[in-house]
Amino acid sequence: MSGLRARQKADRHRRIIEAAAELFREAGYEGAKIEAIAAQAEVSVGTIYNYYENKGDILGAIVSLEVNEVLNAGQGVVARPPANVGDALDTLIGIYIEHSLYYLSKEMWRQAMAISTQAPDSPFGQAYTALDRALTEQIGALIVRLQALGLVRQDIDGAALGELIFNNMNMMFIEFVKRDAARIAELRAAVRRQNRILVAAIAV
Amino acid sequence: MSGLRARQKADRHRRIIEAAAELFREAGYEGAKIEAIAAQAEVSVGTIYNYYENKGDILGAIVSLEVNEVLNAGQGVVARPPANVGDALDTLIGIYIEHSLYYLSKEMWRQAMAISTQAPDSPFGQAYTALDRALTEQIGALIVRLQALGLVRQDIDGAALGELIFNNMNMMFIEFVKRDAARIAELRAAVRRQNRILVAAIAV
DNA sequence: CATAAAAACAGAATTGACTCAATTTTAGAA
DNA sequence: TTCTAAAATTGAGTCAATTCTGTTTTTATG
Repeated sequence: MSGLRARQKADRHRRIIEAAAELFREAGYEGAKIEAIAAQAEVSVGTIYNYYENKGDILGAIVSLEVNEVLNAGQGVVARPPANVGDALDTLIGIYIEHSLYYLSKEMWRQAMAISTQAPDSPFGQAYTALDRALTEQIGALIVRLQALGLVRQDIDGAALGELIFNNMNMMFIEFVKRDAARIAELRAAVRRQNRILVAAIAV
Repeated sequence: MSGLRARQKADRHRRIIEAAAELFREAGYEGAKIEAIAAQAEVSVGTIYNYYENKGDILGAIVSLEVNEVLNAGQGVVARPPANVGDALDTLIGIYIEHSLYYLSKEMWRQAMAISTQAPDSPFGQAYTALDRALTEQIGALIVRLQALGLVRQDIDGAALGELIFNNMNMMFIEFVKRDAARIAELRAAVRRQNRILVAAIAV
């Protein structure tokens, strides 16, 4: 049987996440008190801690939703990349960046990133590292795809290049979420400018 | 007059930093309670908060000491770089990395980085961003120096390249401090491998 | 050298994340 | 249906960072 218990569990998970997402957005991460999340989700404080190790893990669950969507969207670009190295990179990175503020505010990103460095061994910390790795590998996969298409030189170390591009983009994204005034368009332009050096070096 | 007040102030600042540095190392950032730092520094809890906005700012003061030393050491390399692009980069980055764990444990770095993303507008958050920028500019300055020496192509965008190299190194460093098992030698080797792509692209 | 204003100090009170022992609910065996 | 063990829930209690308010020390002034 599907089980009453299992259904209630899934339902409570959902209610907690929804309540938290709403309050995080409205009041900010610190402003959203656990008691308030519990009240909104109609569970007790203790129950929240039965589902999530700590407040950060709740945010982590929301971040994972976001990044997984982005990874899915990225697949399409890797499968059928634009026939030009610069555009291909820009398209993939564009997806990452444009999607980033859909569920999460900058403040939520800041907290999420902070927690993932602060507690790298927590469930969320590990999940976050895994998501970063997945993004890195997706960029690497794009490079390899472009090599297969004869658009990128064969002697390029695809994995190393993927890391380089992801790391740079990610640091730029961190700086982006740190400044509330920073605009997505500027971020994309800056990353494009940096990648231009690489594109010149690796294009056939 | 130099003033009793000013002298006492400097002295208390020093005592707080010394006490905190010792306890952070011994007990870790979270393990070092403010009350314990206050006791060790022979001031009251309230006084600590008169000197620093919060616990993170105390750590911030220690991190600033560290990074400023590194920047100083880096100056020498920029002034007289090895006569080979790869070695020049490796030497500068080597200084950054090798020095990094001299005053600060990995755990302290994790906390410091976390705080700087979490609260980018706090005194320490801003200071940390400024330090990152200084490091970025130092790498940029090295590139420009190498261009002047005729070792790097003139048409390279030195600033963009400096950002790219710093951002990549910094992300690698973040991952390095997140894993206690990670070794300095591996970190340096990985960064070297990534930079190799760039070096091939920019060397004359 | 007395004194008032300003600055700094102390530590008790507050706040909010997280824990834990007691209670309630569910599953499934008899 | 009834009962029991396991699982889940609850909310009052703990702990530590931060705030607040009254007191003490320093400085500057007459």
